Amino acid sequence: MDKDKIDKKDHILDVAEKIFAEQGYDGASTRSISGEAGVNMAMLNYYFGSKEGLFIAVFERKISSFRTLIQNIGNDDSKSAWAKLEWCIDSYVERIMSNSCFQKLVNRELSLNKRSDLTEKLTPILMTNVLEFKKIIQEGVDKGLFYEDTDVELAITTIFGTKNYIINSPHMVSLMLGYDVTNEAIMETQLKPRLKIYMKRLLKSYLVKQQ
Amino acid sequence: MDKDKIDKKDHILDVAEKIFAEQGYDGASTRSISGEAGVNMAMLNYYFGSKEGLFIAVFERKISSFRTLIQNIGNDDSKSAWAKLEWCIDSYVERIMSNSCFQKLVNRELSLNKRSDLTEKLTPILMTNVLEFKKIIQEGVDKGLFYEDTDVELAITTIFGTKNYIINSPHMVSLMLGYDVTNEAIMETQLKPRLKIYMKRLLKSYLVKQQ
DNA sequence: CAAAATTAATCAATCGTTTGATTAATTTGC
DNA sequence: GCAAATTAATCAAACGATTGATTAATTTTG
Repeated sequence: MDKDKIDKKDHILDVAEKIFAEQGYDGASTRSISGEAGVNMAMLNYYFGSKEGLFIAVFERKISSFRTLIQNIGNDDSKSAWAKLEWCIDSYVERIMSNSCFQKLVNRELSLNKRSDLTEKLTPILMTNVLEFKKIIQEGVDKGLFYEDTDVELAITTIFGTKNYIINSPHMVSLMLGYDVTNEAIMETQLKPRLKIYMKRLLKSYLVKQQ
Repeated sequence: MDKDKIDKKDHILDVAEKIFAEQGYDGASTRSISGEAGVNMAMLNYYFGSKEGLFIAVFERKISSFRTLIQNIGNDDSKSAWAKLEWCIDSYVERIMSNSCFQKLVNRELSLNKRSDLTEKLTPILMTNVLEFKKIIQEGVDKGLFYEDTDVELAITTIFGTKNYIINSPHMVSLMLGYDVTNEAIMETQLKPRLKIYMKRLLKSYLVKQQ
């Protein structure tokens, strides 16, 4: 069946994504990937052409699954800029924290600047989220809801930076918070709600004029 | 002379630090390091025992140079908690942004959890900075200067997260800010002052009660 | 049976490391 | 003080292991 083939490729991609995220591109060998996936090594090249092809494929799959998720709430005029921002923060925390394995992979790949072709492919994707936030914050500033001296761009680096720090340095963060943030249940019941509350209060006090 | 030997080892460490930061541990070959350093390959093993030994040595050197820089301003009672925090932000931005190459290396190494021995060695070092900030913020809360519902720990993840995001994703940040943040001059004249102002205003509005 | 999928075996290239030899510098013995 | 002995530094070459990739043979599938 065709289904089986797709399932198999998908299974390989699952394993590859995990191992790439854990060990990095160079650290992950095609043998370990094929071994963990339970397939012959040659199948990776048969399906994906090369190791780099497999790597790209991991990204393409996730990217296409992200594209459908990108919402455009910015043009909705029934909500205030702050209400939009609250919504974006909630959905962003919810969404990203559930893909931390892949996020880690993306961040590491961007910090190395090898594979500039991949960087160029990833940048516009990640930029859509950036621009989504930027549009909303800028709207708040323009309409006088947010402080005029707001540093819009750096405010965005704080949103992404705080999130990335938790994802990329879970060991440090776990020590700081006193519980294991890599634990799925804790992530869901403790970290996510706490992070949502925090991010909203942080940005509200920085941005919103009257409180 | 002994001086020459130390200089030579130091030169190798300089090159190794740069290449490790650029290409990652696995991506950096001993051949490329020795080649760029202009020394015979065998010298790396002669001096540092192994590739991993060289890697560790890069860290140890920087760590020991950091240790002397760690200030203890927390116990100074002549300044308010907010004044202390301002000072810490300024010096932290100043110091860290000038070592972005090494910082990148640290962050990537922590996101992979290989070499857990190195992680365990790095953690307490990085934690001293964390605890420095925590002590000050906690003091502000306890003395009623800062809001009672402050999330002290996540506030710290924001400080470090914002900084790391700029360091780890300079390509994205450059696109956002409209100038190349990896450029030394721009970093010094534009980014550093801007980041200091921003971080202080962000945390002031989140933390400090009367304004 | 033909096409696609899968396998084991093998490829050249590169990896980190080690070797034995050579040179330079330092210490020792008289 | 100066040859002899010892140590340290450096080198080219080669090591075995592992890498990603490919081949040719085999099995599965429709």
